[in-house]
Amino acid sequence: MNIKSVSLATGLPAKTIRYYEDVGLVRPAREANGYRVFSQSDVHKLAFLARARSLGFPVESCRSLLALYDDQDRASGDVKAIAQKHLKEIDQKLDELTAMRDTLGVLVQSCAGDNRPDCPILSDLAQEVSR
Amino acid sequence: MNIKSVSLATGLPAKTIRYYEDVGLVRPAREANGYRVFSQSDVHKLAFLARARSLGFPVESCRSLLALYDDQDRASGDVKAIAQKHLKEIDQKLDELTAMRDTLGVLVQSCAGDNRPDCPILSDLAQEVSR
DNA sequence: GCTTGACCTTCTAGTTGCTGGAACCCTTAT
DNA sequence: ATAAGGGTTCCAGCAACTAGAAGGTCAAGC
Repeated sequence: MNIKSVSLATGLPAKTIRYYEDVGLVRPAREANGYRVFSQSDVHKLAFLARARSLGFPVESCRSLLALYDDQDRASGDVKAIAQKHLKEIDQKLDELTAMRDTLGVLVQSCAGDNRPDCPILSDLAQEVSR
Repeated sequence: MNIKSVSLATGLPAKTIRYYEDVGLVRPAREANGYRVFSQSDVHKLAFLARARSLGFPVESCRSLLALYDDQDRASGDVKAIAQKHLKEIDQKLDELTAMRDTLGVLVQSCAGDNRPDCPILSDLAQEVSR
């Protein structure tokens, strides 16, 4: 399988697949002409990566997850630890974003959005007290 | 005021303040020895930036917001448009993260997290159907 | 006068995870 | 012969800083 087919099969851009090879997540073989050849196992790994990335796992965590997947003697606790850490980070991000959303939502609501210069959004940013 | 005092006053790291100068968001004067001198107006701008950044506005939006703040003839509609665009992006991010959180939460729940290799998290990532 | 320590300066490079583009090679069909 | 549609490498850039190196400045204390 060449890179284009793998791209279609996994939904990953060819550039991204090359990048994953660069950072050592996959090691496709090469044809005589230098073209990459992907085995079924390579494709499977890339699909794994695509799924893990879509759940927001950092690339380095993906590397660990892939290693655990390959290791028949793994402990599921190690996998769970990685996932929990990631979950915690997502929750933190969600909290931050929710706080931003709330503040911003109120500000946007309170702004007339017309031709006049008066603007509660700017007043907030400039930390002008009361209105 | 030198950079350290401004850092303390605004909560922005000195490095960040220098970076904001680099990209033209502030233009502090210089003393004879080359040290930056920040006026009250500079400090105010930096506080504005700190607040805007804390609400997640991209630096380029901060630049626009600052320009609008300085412009007495602004239309609040222009400010509101920037804020609404940002709000929309936050909402999108929130949706993505919430979806991740939901999936990941279920997976983490269902993983025993013990010494055995069996792991629904990995099964999901490997797209093995039905656990 | 000299040293120490806390400031300040600039510059380069690294972070994350790709993505765009240039320059060039290979293969097949017309 | 050439054009289309693959493939390759390598370099640069994105956002918004941050770390670190190398070095200048200044006030205080001995």
